[in-house]
Formats: sequence, structure tokens, C-alpha cells
Amino acid sequence: MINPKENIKKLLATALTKLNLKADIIIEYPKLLSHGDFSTNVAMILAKEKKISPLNLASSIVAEIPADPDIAEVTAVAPGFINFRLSPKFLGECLKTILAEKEKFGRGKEREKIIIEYTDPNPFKEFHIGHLMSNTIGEALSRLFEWGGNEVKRACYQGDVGIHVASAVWGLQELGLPPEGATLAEKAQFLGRAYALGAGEYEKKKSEIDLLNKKIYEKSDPAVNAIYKKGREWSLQYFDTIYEKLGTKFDFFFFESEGGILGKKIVEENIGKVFEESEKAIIFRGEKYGLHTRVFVNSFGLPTYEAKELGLAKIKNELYPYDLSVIVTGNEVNDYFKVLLKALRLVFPALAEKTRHISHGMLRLSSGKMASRKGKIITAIGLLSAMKEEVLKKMDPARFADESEKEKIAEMIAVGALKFTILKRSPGHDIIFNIKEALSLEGDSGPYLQYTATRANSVLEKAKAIGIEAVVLKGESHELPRLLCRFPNIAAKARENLSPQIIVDYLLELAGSFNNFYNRVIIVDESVEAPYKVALVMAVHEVIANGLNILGIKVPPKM
RNA sequence: GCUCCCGUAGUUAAAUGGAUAUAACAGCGCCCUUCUAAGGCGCGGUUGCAGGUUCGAUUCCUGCCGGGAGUACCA
Repeated sequence: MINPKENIKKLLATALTKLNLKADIIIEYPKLLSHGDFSTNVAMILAKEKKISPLNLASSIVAEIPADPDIAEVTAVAPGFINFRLSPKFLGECLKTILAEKEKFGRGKEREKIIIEYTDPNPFKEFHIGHLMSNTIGEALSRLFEWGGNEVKRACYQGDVGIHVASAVWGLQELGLPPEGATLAEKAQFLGRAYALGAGEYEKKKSEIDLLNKKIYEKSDPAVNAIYKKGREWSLQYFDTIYEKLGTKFDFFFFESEGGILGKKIVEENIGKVFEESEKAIIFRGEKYGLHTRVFVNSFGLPTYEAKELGLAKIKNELYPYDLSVIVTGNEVNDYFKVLLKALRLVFPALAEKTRHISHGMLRLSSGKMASRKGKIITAIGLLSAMKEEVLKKMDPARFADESEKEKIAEMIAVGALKFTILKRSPGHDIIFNIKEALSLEGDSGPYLQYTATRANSVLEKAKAIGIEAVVLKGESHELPRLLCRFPNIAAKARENLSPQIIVDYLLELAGSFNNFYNRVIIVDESVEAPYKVALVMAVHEVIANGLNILGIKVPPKM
């Protein structure tokens, strides 16, 4: 199948050459499907330069566009758009392609090596809904890159040393260890309480906790080491159970304790060149570059996050020589990431060139910023089980073989609903998290898309039972095939913009169109149209499944 | 104080400088003897305010108002 977008670009270029015109051709989707399948504003751009009527120029260009079997109609419309309509022949071929390529339909042919760091929870602290955001976005981006044909390595960077850990260990010293026989989840919860206690007292007990921090780095106090080792182990084991639920498998786990040693060395080697000493600390003067000053090694001689990240960049590249390194974090660290990237650019220019920082918005509750140091947090697992409960209420037990199948599907739906809530926003903006709304499984939601897919699935099962096979008898320019054929270009666009939200928007439009069709038309019937209608449904099911796969959302067989 | 981000329907959000600003939720009214009603159909905007650039501004620029984040040893 020829990429229609590229084809149209070529046709336009031919026409422009004939008219002795030159321009960057941008092809976009018209706002309304009724306008056509593709459109360009190239005539309006050129008309501005030449100071002639855009609509007249558009008409002249249209007159020079060669006939093409894939294009049914080209029109010039006010104020100067040129609209293209795909031919039924092309749409028919496209449907055939979907049915032939199935779960590979829409994949790209890129060949980059990409490492993407995300989630980054801190041992000793709760895995909260903020980590869920990072995980969901990072996982979706990973899949998006993979969908493009790239080789992707997933990395998780965990802060196993630092003031937050010292605070938690201090809290454990106060509270004692959790009771024998506590479950992993209970232990994790206990650690969360210990951290909240330590963080809350930090102002008052600063010197104590700072000292503890130093001891943990140096592993100099056996009693502290023992507490630290246990807590770290519980946290990491607990995180593993969460990743399994979320469907993430990391290739690399990095720890601050590793990046710190190398990072500190790099910083020290560059004193005088990039960094300077000030008040017993080693700092980077960001003001020279319109940024602000940040401490890379503190006055205790311990590396801060900035130095650790510097070391990590090098470690990552040695382990896996990448073409692109993506780091996903919350946007509250945007400013210091700018400082960090500037410092990286001065120390390792080649690495900085290949590094991109992507931030997601902050997760906010109606009561304000979610602050784990105040203990006012919603854990990922807590939210997930609340959602699972809502899902179970809606499920009809008669549809499922047994409780375990029902449970399994309920979890797929709960995870899907959560991921969707995060991914439907365009990246970088804050999300006001309304628990009630997140629990709602109607309207634009993950379950809506999953439901649409299962609906399509049961139509297909019915057709199979009766013995109707999917056949693309013809092509037609109705909404559904036109939307379906957009998928490869939509996936490419989402990748270019690093924006899974583009996939979400598209899937909602496709699902809406299918559900409308489903309500209007009886698909499996005795008519001669039936094989074609079944083919359409099959293509819808395939494309929704492929799209949800990119988002990291599973498609339940029924619900 | 300074730097960055944001302000769109009652609410939450869409919209590479383009066509009639797009959805969902909440509200009202319809549609299950049909393949799953977690569905479908119908009914609403001074895009915070004031200027500017442009054939064209939610989008770019300036000022103001309002919200958030960062601003040297946390991340």
C-alpha cells in the first residue's frame, strides 16, 4: 500500500513545478471528514508571497495535479485550501492490507537505538499516582518508538540514597520495623509511614538526618546498614509486583548510588572548566547561560541529583550506545533539567546532543499538590483497587466462566481506565485528578475503547458461527474505511510529536464512528453485503487493538 | 523580586497560524423482540482583560489580572 500522504505530496510537487512554484508542502487532515481526506494550505502560503488571490492560485494548482488512481477528487475551496479525497479503490485496497497485516498494520521502518528512562520511583517511598503517570507515559512512548521499528531499552532510575532515604531510615529508627509476617504490601505501606514521619520532622531534626544520609552513603554504621538493606529490598520487591500489573518490563535498573560515584568524579575533574567551588560545595553557575546556579556536589562532598544524572548519562551510553536517550520526569524539575543539560553539553557534548527531556504535568488533587512528605498521598495500588471494585460492580457474572476470569478482566479494565485518563491529555500539562471522574467508566475512557473492541469481537464471533467470512468485495468512501486507513500516518505523527494523546484522539473518533455504525446497521445478516461488513468490523477490531497496544492498554476478549 | 508553565461551555479537556473552536462529564428528551445500553441520536461558547503582527490568532508579540512551579547544598 502506498502512503497516501506521501503520494499527495508528490502530486502537489509535480503541479507546483509545472507552475514554476516552490514551497514546503504540508499535508494535514481537514477539520471535518466532509472536507476530504487530506488538505494543504500551500496555495495560501504562496499567494501571500506572490500577492495574488489564494483561491485562484489553488484552482490553478488543482488544474495541474496529475490524475491518480488513489485519488478520487481534488478541489480548491475558499479561502484557498486544496482538498483531496481518496478513491474507493484505494480504500478497498487499504482494508485488504489491514486484514492481511493484522497486528503489524501501521508499523514503521525506523532503525534507531533508543533508551528511555521513566517511572523512577524512590525506594522507601510510596509508589504513588505520580509514578503511575511517568510509567504510563514512558511505557506508551516506548511502545510508540517500537511501533516505529526502533530498538527500545526501558530504564528505571531509582533514588536509593539521598535525604529522602535518610528521612525514611530515621523514621524506621523511631517506629521500629514492621511486625513479623507482614505482607509485602504492608511492609511497603509501613515504609511510606516511616518516610512521612522523617520528612515531617526534617526541619527540626536536620542535623540528625543529614548525618544519617552520610552514614548511608559511606555504609559506615552496621545498624543503619541493616535497616537500610531491609527497607531497600522490600521496596524493590514491591515495585516489581506493580510493574507486572502495569505491563512494564525494564531492561535496566539504575541506582543513584551508582551514578553518584561516577558523577562526582566527572564534576571534580571539571572544576575550573565547567564547575566551580563555592561555600564548600561544587556548583554550576547557570547565570552565564540565562539559567540559575545549582549545586552538583554538596558541602558534605556528596553528589546531588544533578551530578548523579551526569554520571548516569555516561553509564547508559556505555551499556547501550544509543541514538536517542529520553528521560521522562515530572515538569516540576524542568528548570533544573535545563541546567543539567547545559552542564552535560559542556562536559559531554555528543551525549547532550542525543538526550531529550520530556516532562509530564503534575498530578494534582482538588486539595492541592499531592505531597508525599505530608503523607497525603494516593498510592497507585490503592487507586487501582478502587477502580477494580467499580469495574466489578458493572460486570455481568453470567458472561464469565469463573471468578478468576472475571477478576483478570476487571484488572485489565481498571489498568486500562487509569492509563487512558493519563494519556488522553496532551503531554506536559498538569492533570487535575478527580477520583470520581477517574472511576467513571463512561464516555471518553479506556473502558469505552475496550468495550468497542469487545463489541466488534462478538460480532466477529457471531459471523464465524454462521460461517460468514470477511471479504473486501469493494471499496467505498464511507467514514469508517477512511478513518481506518489513517492509522499508519496517525502513529507516525504521534511518534514525531512524542504524543500518545494523538493516538487516543484518533481511537476515540474511530470508536465513535464504529459505534454509530453498529447502532444503525445489522452487520451479520443474510445480505450479500454481509462479508464486506464483517471485513469492516474485523479491520476496526484490528486497528483499535493495535492502537491500544501502543498505549499499553490490553484488549479483553469480553467484558 | 526574578525565571518558566498555564488561563477555552457549569466541569475536565482538544485544536503543526487556517475552514462553522472539537469532545467528554454533569442537565433535559428520545432509542434495547436486533451482533454486549460500559452504547447510539438530539439540545449550549465575547477562547481571562486590553492592545499589536497577519489575508487569517485559542495559537505569535507587549502590558495587565488570576493560578501553579522553580529560584545553592531534596528530587
